[in-house]
Amino acid sequence: MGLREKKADRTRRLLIDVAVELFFEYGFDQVTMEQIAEQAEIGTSTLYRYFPSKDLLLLAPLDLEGGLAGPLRDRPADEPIDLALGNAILEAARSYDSPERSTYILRIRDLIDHAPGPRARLWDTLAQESELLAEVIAERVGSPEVSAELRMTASLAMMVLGQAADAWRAGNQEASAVEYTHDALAMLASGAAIMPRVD
Amino acid sequence: MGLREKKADRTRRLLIDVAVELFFEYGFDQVTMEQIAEQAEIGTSTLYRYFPSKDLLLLAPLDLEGGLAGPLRDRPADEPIDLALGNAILEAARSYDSPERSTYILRIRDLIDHAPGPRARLWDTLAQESELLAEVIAERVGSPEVSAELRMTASLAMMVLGQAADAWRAGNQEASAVEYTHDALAMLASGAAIMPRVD
DNA sequence: GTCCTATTTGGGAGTGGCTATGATTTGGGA
DNA sequence: TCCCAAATCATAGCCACTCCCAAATAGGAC
Repeated sequence: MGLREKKADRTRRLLIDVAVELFFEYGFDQVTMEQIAEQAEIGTSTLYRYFPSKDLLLLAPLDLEGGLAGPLRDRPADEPIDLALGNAILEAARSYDSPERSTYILRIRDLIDHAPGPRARLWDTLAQESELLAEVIAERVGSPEVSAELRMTASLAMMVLGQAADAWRAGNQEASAVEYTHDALAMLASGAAIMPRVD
Repeated sequence: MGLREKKADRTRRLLIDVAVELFFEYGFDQVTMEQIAEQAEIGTSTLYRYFPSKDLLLLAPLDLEGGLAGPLRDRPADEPIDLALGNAILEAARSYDSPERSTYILRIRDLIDHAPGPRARLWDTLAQESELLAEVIAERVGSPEVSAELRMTASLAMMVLGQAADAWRAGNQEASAVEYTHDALAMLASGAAIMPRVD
């Protein structure tokens, strides 16, 4: 990694920090892109080079890219796919375990929930993640194409993680995110969640 | 329903028609709100009274409100909840059955897919629908509160419908939307879709 | 029919997200 | 040390969206 990339990375992180700080202080809508640029001491156009939209500036700290696909890739190759998926989901939840990180994430999710733009963008990003996950699953089970079944599997996994996160947030973090995720997985396996069916 | 509401309804439909026609002709980005207002012969501010955002103008024709919650409410009260849900999902899919309506919807979904704003807004709307569905389910099973299990059930149902719609679109409508939906439900019941689990 | 009033409509000004362009600077390799 | 490619930045401009206030309009009271 050359010097150029290193500097770009540092600038990127700085921009996120500055932006989030301002968002926390004044609220998402009340902060303009110009203010962020000024605070970070760069030009407004440059800010847009790093983040093509204000929404992404609020989503960036969540670090969603490969959130599930990555952990799945890291599972041992001989693990059955359903277990690998379950463990990947738990692993993804583990990244919220540290207290500082989790309060940080929660504050950001709060901002996102109250701003229609970023909130909508979040779903969109997760949908892309689901597609990526489906591809990784296909690769793992040796399927040449991403079938409807695999897409549903990926979607199911994303849903479990999302529901666990919601329950964790709603429960005021009485238990850890991992425990809520464990519960959500159990819910699916035990049939506690009703499955739609036809006769 | 008074005269005032009737006129408002007519205006609303007119606006959607005019907007969609322009979107089809020139593409979502290439059409300004001013053009739509002008074409519909109303003021721009008035247009914003009817549709608070351009995105919603493209989502409106999909008529998503209560898409699943409504059909579920219409199921007989003595039907077991899982069957009621499955049938509600099929019923929702049935609204795409007529050839004219389905091609119309498909063209709109195409536009949505290529415009980041409306696409993101769509997910957000579906998330709200999921929450609404969870409430209807809770009411039906006599649960005083919307539990995590019910939320997951609702989310599951929304997912099945969404996956079915995707498969239908990807399959170039060789079969009807209802058949694809039936397949998606079967996938879930038969275990063809892999379920994440832990040991 | 004719006021009267609440609601709807519409215009105009302004904000801010975002894009396009082109000039200037900067940093890394030869 | 020079050169070229990439990064930075200012400027101008578009358009979605908001605010505010004046004008029109429709429905009810008499």
